[in-house]
Order: sequence, then structure tokens, then C-alpha cells
Amino acid sequence: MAASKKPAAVRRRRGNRRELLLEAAARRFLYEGYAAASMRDIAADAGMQAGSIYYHFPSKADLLAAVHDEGMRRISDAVLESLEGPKDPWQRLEAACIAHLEFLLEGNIVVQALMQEMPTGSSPIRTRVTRLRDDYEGIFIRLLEDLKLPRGVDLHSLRLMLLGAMNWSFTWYRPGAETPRRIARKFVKYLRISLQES
Amino acid sequence: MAASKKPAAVRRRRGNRRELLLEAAARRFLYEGYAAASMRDIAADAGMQAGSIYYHFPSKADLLAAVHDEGMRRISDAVLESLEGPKDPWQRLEAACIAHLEFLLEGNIVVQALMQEMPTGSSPIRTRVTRLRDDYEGIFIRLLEDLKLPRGVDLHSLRLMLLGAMNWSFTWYRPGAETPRRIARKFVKYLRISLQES
DNA sequence: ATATATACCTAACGGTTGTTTGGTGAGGGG
DNA sequence: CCCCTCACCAAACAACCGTTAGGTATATAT
Repeated sequence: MAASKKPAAVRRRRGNRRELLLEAAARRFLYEGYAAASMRDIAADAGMQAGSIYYHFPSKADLLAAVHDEGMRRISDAVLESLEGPKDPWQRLEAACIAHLEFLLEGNIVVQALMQEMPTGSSPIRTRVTRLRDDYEGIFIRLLEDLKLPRGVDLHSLRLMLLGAMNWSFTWYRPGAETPRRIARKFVKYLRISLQES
Repeated sequence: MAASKKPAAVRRRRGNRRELLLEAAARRFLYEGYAAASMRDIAADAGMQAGSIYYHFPSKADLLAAVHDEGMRRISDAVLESLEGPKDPWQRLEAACIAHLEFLLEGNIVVQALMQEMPTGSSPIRTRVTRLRDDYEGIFIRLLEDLKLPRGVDLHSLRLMLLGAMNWSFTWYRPGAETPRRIARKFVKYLRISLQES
């Protein structure tokens, strides 16, 4: 009893390349797209052979799913953490948007890989990823509900508008120019001016 | 002299499959992505053999470029045409947004294919496509300039926000629910309420 | 009637793809 | 010291990829 000490966290220790593999895959998926990224290139980036990937993941599709899972987990954690400070509803919304954009535009490559493409077709993998995404966007629905907006404003459309504007910034954002923080502030401001006082 | 009557519009008439090919390619590119769409499948959809594509287009990359060119041309024409009626600046913006969304979400497949992916790398093809896109978005910049908005509103960010929200709708739009027209109206309304009166 | 350009088809090329199989060295528990 | 599991490597597999070459039926021009 006292001898079997394998707390599951210590089991993965010998070779640590699974994490490395996930990041290499994310980078290739992001820059080249899922179909164009070859298992050989991904493996080479992680310093191993193509066949070795199959020790960690049963297929290429599962590798993509793992990247998506991990990315969603990380950005969810970041946004939820950003909400621990502020109390004012508008400040909370702004904090969440800043966290969202900062992670999306400058965060870990695994998070950025979320933007490239959803798992294709109607596989069970896609279903699960879609549910994860819906859960995440639910955070923003709750933030909008707390704002006490005037009647006639459809929170559903408003959330899609705000998240759409932010997510699309991934296509035009360039590191040198405006920071993610400033972009997020502006987007929230443009909504706030109008909606708060009407 | 009187005999050489080839007005260049009548020359392409014998077999008309080039147009068909373009639509088949657009459909495959859109649903499967550029890399995953095979020349054999595209050709089969157009009712021909894979090798025959090369009579019309010199390579797969050029086929993608042709789809992009045609798509941009069509949506540009539609938006410009929508501006011929209205005179009021806000009505003009709304008309352009409606035309943009209607073509993007329910228009021809060639236009929808624009959303899937840009030609990759830093090829001359990508450069040309990028310029076409910039030209198109310039239409919206001019529309925003005519609005006479208060100082402190950055037209550049505002355009990115509005177009981003609309373009992203491509990822969540489902034909049964709200119409593109209503979506566009809401997005413009949310901006208008706030910005017009401050 | 003959010549020519058009719009394809058929077949093949070399290369790349995701994946499988069998082996192998290292390291820790008994 | 042995053994066994972990974490890989090396090599091969069939399938599929974009592309090319050569042939061919049809419609038009002369």
C-alpha cells in the first residue's frame, strides 16, 4: 500500500515530448492548414519520426482534436481568471474581451491554432469541439446579461457581433501595430457609448 | 475584312465547362479546404477528367486564384450596385452591409468560397488577391467617412469591427434562422444608436 | 472538301500521404 | 541481475496527389 506511489502526475516523466508534439502540430496546423500539414513535418519539428506520433495519438484527426481541446481549455481558464478582479459589469466585459484578444493574438500557439479550422465533416470529434466552443461563448452571454441593456437589444446578436469582430481580428492583426488590449477596449467602447445611454 | 467577326465574347461558346469548373472548384474549396480538395474530385463534379482542368487553368493554385478573382468581382459589383439608390449616409451604409451579407451567406458558391482560405505563402497570387480585398474594403471606408461621426472615433477600427462581425457570421449562420438582411440591419443599428448621438 | 483550332480523354509519371509493423535501448521495480 | 514497460526508431505499405504527354472527336473557317 505505502509502496504504490504513482500519482498519475509523475507517471509522464521519462520522455516529455507529448507537449512538444502538441505545439508543433498546432504551429503547422495554423500556418499551413490541417490537410497541408504532414505528419512527417510535425514529427520533425518535435524531433522525432512520423510513426512515433502514433504512440501518443491514434490518428491525425485525433491530434487536431487534442490541439483544439487544449487550446479551448487554456483560453477559457484565462478569461475566467480575468473575471476574478472587477465587479462593475462593463469592466467585467472589458476584462474578458482583453483576455480573449490577448490570448488569441499573442498567446500560446495552441490557442491561436483554434482559429485556423474546425475539424471537418460531421464526425464525433467535431461535435465535441463544437460543444466546447459553445460552453466558452456562454461566458460572454452571461456577461452581457449583467449589463442591463435597454429593451430591443438582442443579446444573442450582440454577442455574435462582439465575438465576431474580435475573432476576425485574427486575420488582420499584425504584432507591431495596435495592441490586443487597445483593440478590445475600442470594440467595447463603441458598443458602450451607444447602448448604455439609450 | 468584313469576314473576321470574332468579338471575343462569342469565341467561348463551343464547350462552356469553364464556368462549371469554377463553381465545382469553389464548392470543393469551401467545404473541404484547398489542400484537401483534389483535382480529380473537382473535375468529376464538373463532368470531366482531372487532366482536362489544365486546358483551362495552368495549375491548382491558379484555379484557386481564379475563384478568388471571380468571387471578389461578384460581391464588389453587388455592393456597388446597392449604393445606386440611397442618398442618406446611414442608409447607404446599411444598404452596403445588407448586400455584403446577402451575397456572402446566400449568394453564389464562388463568393462564399472567399471565406475559406487565402492563397497561402507569399506568392504573387496572394499579393494580387490581397490587393483586390483591400480595394473592396475601401468601399466601406468611404461609406464610414461620409457619416460625420464624433471626434475620437477611429474609422479604421470601426471598419474592421463592422466587417469582422459580418464576415465571422459566416461561421455561425444557418439558413433557417435569421435572414442576412436582418443580421446586417441589427449590426448597423447597434453602431448607429451609440455613435450618432454622442 | 480540307485544314485548323477547340475542348476534351486516356494513361501514366514521380512524389507524398497517413498509417502499420517489428524492433530496440534505456531505466526503474523486484 | 533480470525483466518489463515506456518511448521511441527504421522501414515499408498501399493509396492518392498534382501534373504531363499524346491522342481524338467535333465544329468552324477556308
